[in-house]
Amino acid sequence: MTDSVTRPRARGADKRRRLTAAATKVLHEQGVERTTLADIARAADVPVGNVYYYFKTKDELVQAALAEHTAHLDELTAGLDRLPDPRDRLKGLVEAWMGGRDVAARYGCPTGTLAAELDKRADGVLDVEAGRVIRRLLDWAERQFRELGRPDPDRLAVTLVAGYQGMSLLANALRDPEIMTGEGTRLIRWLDTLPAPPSAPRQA
Amino acid sequence: MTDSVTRPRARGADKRRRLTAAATKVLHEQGVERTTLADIARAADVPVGNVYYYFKTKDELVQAALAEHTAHLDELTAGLDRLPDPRDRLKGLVEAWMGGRDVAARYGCPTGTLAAELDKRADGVLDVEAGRVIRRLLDWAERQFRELGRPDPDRLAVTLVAGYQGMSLLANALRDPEIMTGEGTRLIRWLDTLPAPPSAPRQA
Amino acid sequence: MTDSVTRPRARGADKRRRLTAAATKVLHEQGVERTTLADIARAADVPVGNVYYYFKTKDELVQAALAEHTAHLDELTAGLDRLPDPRDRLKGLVEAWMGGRDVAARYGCPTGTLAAELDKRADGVLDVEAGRVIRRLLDWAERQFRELGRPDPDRLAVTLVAGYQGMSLLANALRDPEIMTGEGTRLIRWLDTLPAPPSAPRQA
Amino acid sequence: MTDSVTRPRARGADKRRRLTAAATKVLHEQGVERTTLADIARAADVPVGNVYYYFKTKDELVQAALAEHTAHLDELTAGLDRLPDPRDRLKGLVEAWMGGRDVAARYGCPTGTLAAELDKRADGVLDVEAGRVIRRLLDWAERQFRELGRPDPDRLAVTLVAGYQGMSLLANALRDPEIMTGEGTRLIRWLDTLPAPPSAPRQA
DNA sequence: CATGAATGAGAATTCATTCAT
DNA sequence: TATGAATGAATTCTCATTCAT
Repeated sequence: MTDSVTRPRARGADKRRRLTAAATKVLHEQGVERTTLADIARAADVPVGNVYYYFKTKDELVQAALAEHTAHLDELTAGLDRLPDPRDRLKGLVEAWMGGRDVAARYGCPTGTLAAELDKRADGVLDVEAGRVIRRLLDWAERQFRELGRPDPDRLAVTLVAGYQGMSLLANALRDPEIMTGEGTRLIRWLDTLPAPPSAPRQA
Repeated sequence: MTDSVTRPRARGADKRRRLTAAATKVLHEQGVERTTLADIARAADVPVGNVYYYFKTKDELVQAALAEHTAHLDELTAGLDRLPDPRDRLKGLVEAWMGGRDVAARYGCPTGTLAAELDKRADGVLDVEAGRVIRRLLDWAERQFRELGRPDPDRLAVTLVAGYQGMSLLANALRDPEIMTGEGTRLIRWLDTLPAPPSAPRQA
Repeated sequence: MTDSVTRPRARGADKRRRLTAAATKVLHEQGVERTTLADIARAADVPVGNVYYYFKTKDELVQAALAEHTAHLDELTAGLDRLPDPRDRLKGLVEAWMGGRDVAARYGCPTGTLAAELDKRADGVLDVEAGRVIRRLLDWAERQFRELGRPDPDRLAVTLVAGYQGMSLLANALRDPEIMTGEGTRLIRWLDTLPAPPSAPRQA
Repeated sequence: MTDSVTRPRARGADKRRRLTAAATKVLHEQGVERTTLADIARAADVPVGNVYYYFKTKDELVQAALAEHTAHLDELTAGLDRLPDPRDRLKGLVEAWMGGRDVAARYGCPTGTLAAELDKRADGVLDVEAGRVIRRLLDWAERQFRELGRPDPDRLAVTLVAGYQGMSLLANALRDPEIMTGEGTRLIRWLDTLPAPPSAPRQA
């Protein structure tokens, strides 16, 4: 009974989800400019004309993809946050990056390449949005370094994330996943090396 | 005086150079896909129809831009090669990167963003070309590290260049040139820290 | 009444048909190379941009015109096939050709001129397709000659069709429809002259 | 001595000849519309910009090709005219056609395809010119048939030439040189069969 | 909401023709 | 004359967005 009422709405939400997922994937693989709405519609198995009931413009789909990346990031960090040691959390992050080496070698870091492409735009709307996703990652990393008792957590966070972005770009440009492995290992070693002050109890 | 003789040929070569320079600049600022031939023609002050006398396709202009980046790189490394100490050469490279912080913060690393965008293409032609430019930088850096007597020069080269690409991307995404300064400083410190074996005479 | 239901789909199919018809006509009159998509769109009263909804490339429109010629041919031969005597069928074909004398004198044989133009292309795609249409006519004629009991039906079919193509080209080049009449009459006389063996019953 | 004076002019005449020859060949192979001036210039090994000193427009080059075809035809018929028997002359013509079977199978009859293409034009200038070349061939054939004492020489000439055009087109469309051989043989047999009245002395 | 169809504003590319030297 | 270099009008094709049903 309630089905007949909620079904259509549920269907709609499902389509929206499928479109978002398709956009995230296709935009990452082909880039924003080379991706047509038809590409996304096809990947989501939604008729082109119907897309506009969920996303009024192409940019809204890009935004949805950015939101998806944020959600992925949150999910990842939420999982890591369950680890008691901030150092282990950071190492877990690097390991997650290394796990995505093949995709990175083929298409680069999803967020990074998206940000790079959007930053070419004259209007500063979506590029700011892309910056926010990266900032979110930086903030999380910074919290971990701070918890570790490092005096310059923001700087270290930049170093860590820049390392990820750099290795992804190189792996992509050279089409070599091993770069992800090599640099990832280096980052983990680096994290291991970082001295932690005697008593830096975890802050809630 | 002799100009009046070489003028016609010089004119043509000049236009080609202007087009190449314009392409390099505009493609960096707007990205490949968002740049129209008209954009490049306008920037070079050349009628659109005339562009095709020099470059048969848009892709050839992209290729010319890649060649330009290679040339810039060669010029830079040639200058650095005059320094006697390989460590100083590497530090000089990082300083050059830091010198370009404002451009990087606005548009990213010219080569890196180009490579990232081209890597989204299905056909592997120009993206391979872009990879070559980055490889060239890696090779140069590797030579310096080897000359420094380091046991793993290729790995170190990757770390250095990845550091550059990462800091450029972050600086660009966050629109913050200071990231270039901060990370650049870190890289220089890192280079200073690298132990050099007792006697590693420069190899011609 | 039911129209109101099928309208949307019918509309699309209708446009496609209009475009095909327009393409067939205009391509015949102006030739493939001299015909622009705008010409066809105008003749079909369809906005240019919309043409691509139905035909992805200009070549697909040419192909549609070829298919149209095939359909016309099939229609014609289907009608002739109702005649009991294969000789009458062949004569009916020639008469149909003569009936088109004015168009032939102005623009040549639609299929023949199309084939001639397409054969100039380096890539062998559409020209093969054009050859198929002519082959189809040859095959039909061959069947009639065989049914007539002639020992060399394929040779005779070539002679007949070559006669048609030749007279069309001459009529066109000299802008003289009378050539169609004169040569057509000769072909009919020739068909009448052909001896038929005593008992050559029609084969289903 | 006179060389230095006549050389430039001779050179010019030579270039004109080369351009005409190149135009004849390339226009036959690629068709008028698909042939660019650059194509012809390249084939003639003449700089593009220089073409215009010899031919003010592309159409003039087409006209030159038509004139070339006329010249070829005249040369051919002049040779045949040395034969005492008009029937042999006609048979010689057919044999010449058969000799060109491979070219015909690939590109069609040079004059015929040119005429067919030019006839698609709205303006009636070059197409009339093309008609003239064919008319010239018809006239020559007609003279032979008349000399043979046939009562309807014009009709027979049309049949002969139409036979040639038809077999060329079929050979071309089906890419089969054997059609030229088969139909050529038929034409020769046909010419042999034509009864000649008792006393038809050759007319100067 | 759903959907096929429409629309029009570009974009890349081609090429005959002209020009400056 | 000779020639590389313009030039601009045309042409094919793409696509985000909108519309009618």
